[in-house]
Amino acid sequence: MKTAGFLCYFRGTMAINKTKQDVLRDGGKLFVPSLSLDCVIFGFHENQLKVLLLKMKNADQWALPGGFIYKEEDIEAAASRVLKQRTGIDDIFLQQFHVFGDPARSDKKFHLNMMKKDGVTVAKDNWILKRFITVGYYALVDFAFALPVPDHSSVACEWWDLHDIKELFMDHKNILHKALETLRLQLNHQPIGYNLLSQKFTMPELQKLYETILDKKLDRRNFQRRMTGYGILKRLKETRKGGAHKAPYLYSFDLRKYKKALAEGLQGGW
Amino acid sequence: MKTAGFLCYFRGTMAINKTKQDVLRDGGKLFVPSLSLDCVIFGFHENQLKVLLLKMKNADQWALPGGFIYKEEDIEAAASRVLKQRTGIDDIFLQQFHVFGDPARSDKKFHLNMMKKDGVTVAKDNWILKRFITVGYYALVDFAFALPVPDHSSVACEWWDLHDIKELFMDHKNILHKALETLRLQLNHQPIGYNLLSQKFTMPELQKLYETILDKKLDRRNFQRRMTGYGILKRLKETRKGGAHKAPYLYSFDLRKYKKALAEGLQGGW
DNA sequence: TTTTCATTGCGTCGTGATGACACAATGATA
DNA sequence: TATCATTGTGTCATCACGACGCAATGAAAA
Repeated sequence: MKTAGFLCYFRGTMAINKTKQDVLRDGGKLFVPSLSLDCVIFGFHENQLKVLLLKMKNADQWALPGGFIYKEEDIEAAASRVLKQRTGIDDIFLQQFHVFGDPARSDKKFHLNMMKKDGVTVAKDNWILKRFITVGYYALVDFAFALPVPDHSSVACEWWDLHDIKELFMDHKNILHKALETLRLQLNHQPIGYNLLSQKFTMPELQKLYETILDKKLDRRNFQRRMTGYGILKRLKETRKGGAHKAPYLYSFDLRKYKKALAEGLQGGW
Repeated sequence: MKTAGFLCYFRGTMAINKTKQDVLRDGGKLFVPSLSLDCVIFGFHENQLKVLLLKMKNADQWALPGGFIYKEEDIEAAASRVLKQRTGIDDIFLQQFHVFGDPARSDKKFHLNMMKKDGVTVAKDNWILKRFITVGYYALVDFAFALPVPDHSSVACEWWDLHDIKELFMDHKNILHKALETLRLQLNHQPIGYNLLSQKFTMPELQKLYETILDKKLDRRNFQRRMTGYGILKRLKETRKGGAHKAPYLYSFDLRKYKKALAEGLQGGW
């Protein structure tokens, strides 16, 4: 699964038949200048919330998958493209959540150092050395269907348990934190799970998902009452056999009602 | 209050002693390219929600106040700067809410037409003619303290009643709509009013604010119970005399508790 | 001065959502 | 066959909220 491993400053946007030098030279013509996007891709596996990270080449650091926006490309489309490239998944839940525009967030020295290690030289005014403002997106994907693929700047693309992530490239830890905060707030307004779980799932599995996102234990019985109360679940006649104990019922989402709830929001407030 | 009225493509960022030509020539060096910000500035007056709009020169159109980001400027600071320039108010509630990145949102022909009317010519690759991605901010300000000032691209800066706004420049109507939608959602999580009302206010005034934002009538007695329940209000011993009927008590916010509620959120959900 | 009356302050009632907890049913494992 | 953690369902008290009643207020009208 490992690729040739180009430089991190390509951020996954290099066209297949181009060389590093080509992209460094042409990037300024291809992309919207000074603007990037970063994706916090959440998955759920073995009752743990996971985030997809890239191990950067020539540096012992992990980073969020990101990319640049082509000059005539919609930014939503650009985010979708990055996700498709990293996970192979097409039609996924994707949400813009914040813009990070601190001028100090860019790290010119880091890039210069990386290029030096790679034996690449660029002009002093090269586009990659400019300050970058980045748009944060978070995505919810089905862990089972995702095929993590490193980009040309990285040597690995792996799922990380949220609790194990200590430090990330630049301000990516901060971006991740903000994404999680937004996700937690979204739980109150929008149904979640369709994009993170398999088609069929048990109530304990769904509950674990909520508990992991919220980092909080929930009462099993109250959770069931609340979820079924939303009216977006269909209880199947099958049960999940194979567990060590009583076999729980399988559920699936009523997609029509689920999408209606997504559009209209769950509980009102005012 | 009306100023000389330069072109709209300066978006309020032109330095005072520079000519139009100067900024058009230097903008590419001064600002982060292809990126702008637009502010939806809400005020509250005579029981109506107002939005600050600019009437553009050489066009019978109104637009949101906006601006560009200096190359080494934080985007939050840039938004604050724009607000300070348009309203004279310093320390205001300001919140980023969305990035608008549709490549079709920019209107090259419009700018060319405007410049033609103004007798200004620029190179075909001038920075102002590029595609622009804009970051939306909304602000809540005390109507009484705001002194609307047009920027160099506009001939007027006025408060508009939300209901009277029909069409706006480019996609600004859409931006306004999204801002209002966000504000309505925020009502459920955050206290509001400190930035929109005077220091002292009556409960009916606060209720009117909520009703206007939500575009919905609320029960007077239930509203009072709910608001006092938040514990962020201080009831003063004064009443507002002069009304045609029973004088209502005056309230003010307990700023310490108000800010605590801002930071922690109001009702929990999960 | 007295009366009028819209507005204000405070309270009640019923409903539904929520948190805490009880108990029987299930089904793989011992 | 017995065990026992887990699951399905229900109960109860509490609380938030919407709908509404009623007396107090105080400027305007009589």
